[in-house]
Amino acid sequence: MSKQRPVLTGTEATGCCSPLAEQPIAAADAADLAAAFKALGDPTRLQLVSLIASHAGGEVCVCDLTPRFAVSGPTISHHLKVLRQAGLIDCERRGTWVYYWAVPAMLTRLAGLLQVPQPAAVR
Amino acid sequence: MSKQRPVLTGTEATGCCSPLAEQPIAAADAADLAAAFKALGDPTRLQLVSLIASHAGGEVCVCDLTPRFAVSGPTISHHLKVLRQAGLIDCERRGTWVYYWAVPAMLTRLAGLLQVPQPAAVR
DNA sequence: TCGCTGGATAGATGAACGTCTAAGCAGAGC
DNA sequence: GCTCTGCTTAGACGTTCATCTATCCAGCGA
Repeated sequence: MSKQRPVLTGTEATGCCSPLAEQPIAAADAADLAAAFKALGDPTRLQLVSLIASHAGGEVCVCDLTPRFAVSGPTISHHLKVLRQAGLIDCERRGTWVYYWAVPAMLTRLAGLLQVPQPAAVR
Repeated sequence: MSKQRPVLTGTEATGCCSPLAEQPIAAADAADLAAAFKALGDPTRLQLVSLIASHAGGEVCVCDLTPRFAVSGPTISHHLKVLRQAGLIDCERRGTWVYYWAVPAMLTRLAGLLQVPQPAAVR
């Protein structure tokens, strides 16, 4: 759990990596990036990220997340841990409750990677 | 294997889905989209997509792909099948060789999903 | 201090995954 | 028709994953 919650601007790390379709990914980067995509490769986790990122105020209490899914509390906790380890979300404990928020830099990085270059740019 | 190879413009399906951070993903969409992310969640497959999408001419022969990886031919074939079933790539046989190309609509759809809305757009 | 609540961790279990070797199939050329 | 090459499919095997129940830990209030 880091302390500083970033504002959801999406301008921090727009262009760390070139788009997938512009030049091949280096093997070293592939492992790192694939881990992030793998974290998103589960319906429950994808919905979790979406709920967290789209929530008003930019952060959500776990207690608001758990009842929205059919799986058990520990399972949600496990999925949140996977997403956190992938760098997609972060959290902080405040008293009894734990709050999660999205890390826009990581989302933007992945989005930029999948962006297909415009025709004018490639030829 | 479908017959028509689309040009890599990336303008076809810019906005099928709202960004993740704009509104929660519907459970029905989540399964579909998570499958695509899961397909990208393997280093070998991520590099395959990258090599295919960034290749000059927009398509690659399998024979050019296989020697660039440490895994066996059947394994590459398996990964290509997974990517094809996820709708990320498509292929066509031409005589002895099989050619693969990226499906820009799917890449753009995923990119749009991960796009973090600009601050001016949300408030 | 004691009990309650919110959430994380530990361990178990069945399913899915990544990889391999062996075999099959489709074209091309002799 | 036969054989060679390129690629896919089939089946096996060990690992990883998603989920559960049981347990633990942290903070709060009486």
